Amino acid sequence: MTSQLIADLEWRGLIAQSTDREALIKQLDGQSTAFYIGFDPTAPSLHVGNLVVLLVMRRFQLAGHKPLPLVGGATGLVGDPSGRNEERTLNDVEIVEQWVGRIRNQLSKFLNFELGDNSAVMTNNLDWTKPVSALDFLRDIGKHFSVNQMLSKDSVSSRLESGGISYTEFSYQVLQAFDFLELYRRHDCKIQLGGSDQWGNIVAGLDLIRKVEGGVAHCMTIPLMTKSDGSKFGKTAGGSVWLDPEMTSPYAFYQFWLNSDDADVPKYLKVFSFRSREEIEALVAQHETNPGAREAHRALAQELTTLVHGADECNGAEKAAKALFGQAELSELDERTLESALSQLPRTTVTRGSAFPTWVDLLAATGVVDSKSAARRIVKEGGAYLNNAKVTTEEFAPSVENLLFGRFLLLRKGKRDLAAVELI
RNA sequence: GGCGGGUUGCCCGAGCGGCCAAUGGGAGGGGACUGUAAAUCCCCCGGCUCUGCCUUCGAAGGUUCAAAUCCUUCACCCGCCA
Repeated sequence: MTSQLIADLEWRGLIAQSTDREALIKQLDGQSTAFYIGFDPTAPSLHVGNLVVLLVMRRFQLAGHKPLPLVGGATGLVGDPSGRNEERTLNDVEIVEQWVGRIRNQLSKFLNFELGDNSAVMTNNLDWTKPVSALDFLRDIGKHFSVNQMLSKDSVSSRLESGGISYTEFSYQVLQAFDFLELYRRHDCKIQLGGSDQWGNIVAGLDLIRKVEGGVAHCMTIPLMTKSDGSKFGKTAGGSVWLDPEMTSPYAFYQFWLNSDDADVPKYLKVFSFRSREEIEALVAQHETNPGAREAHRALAQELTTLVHGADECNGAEKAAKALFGQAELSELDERTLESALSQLPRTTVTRGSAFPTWVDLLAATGVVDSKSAARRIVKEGGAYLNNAKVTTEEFAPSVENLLFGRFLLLRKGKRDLAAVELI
């Protein structure tokens, strides 16, 4: 247990708001404290946005505290109104159940479950929410909530001004408060962490604990990740950057970090890297002197790809990047290197002996473009490359002569969007 | 409950019977510059069997040679009055 935890988090810019700072430090200092963060199953996988909060959880555990990752099997069925100006569509119970399982697995990878007193303990709020009857819930929990206060929460009031809010979503904060209370009772959970949009929900829990148990708990929120150009963090042309390798390949994941804006790299290092302050400051200094070398980008991409996908996958992604972007001449690569590089990319296959699809069809088949129209457009604009050479003829049909090692084609859209075709 | 305004492509927002796949901005994509960065400049931005065809302007019907634009009904939103 280091008393340095809060100071370190502050330096990294990971604290948006918290309950009394001194009290929080006192709680964390010298004693292992149980804390929790909830993740609602709103998709089959967590994404890089969740990673911010998830890694703070890891930092707490590394500092000696006891993480209680919570998967919102119950809250995921209801829907959090925070940060949304429209009512959510409810997902099917079976789907949510399936997502709960997948997210639980993902969370497990970032925490230690065999660490004696501060082992992580996986929790699911469906466990204590499901057995409670509506009547008991209204009498035992609901009675402690003032509708006036509930209405004043940002998440609710903003919705009252825009699209309105259903009773279901309105109740969300009560459910989340109930979670905190239950974890306080079951695991002596004294702290809740969450994204800054969770402040209202978290405070509802603190109040409930005080009213019902007369207990004191603490909380801390983590700023929403932003990008220097104002666009949303964690999105690429292809959509969200997921932690699930089936949804975002390790190669694409590595590329996501490698392509970060220069201006964002120092911030990302502080938020995502587990390197020490000294190491990060050295990297940032290097980055500022010579951003073109992109050493800091590479360090960031490497550390996170390793953390999320493992050293082997990171290695593959790195090697592929080096091979495919390293030099202009693909012919300089040996077959094995090329093959493993291409295996990282989205790909399509062509059966040996059958006619090659046209250039436009081939591009569309790999998925680097959304449609054939888009493929035509990109070819016309001079943004389509075959084996690193620009091809501007729509009707062009690749042939055997174009194959690398008799079986591969490297397709590229723009500067960095690659795909592979394999003859099988 | 009454009166009025609104619902347009990923988002914001024009259009108010033919010249509309629909002005403009943002986001996104390509090119040039550079560093697989940012800024800047140029171009593109519904789909397809692409000199044409198909599907889009809240939903469903209707009027018309012709509708995003007119009429009817329905749904939702936003004001004002009660």
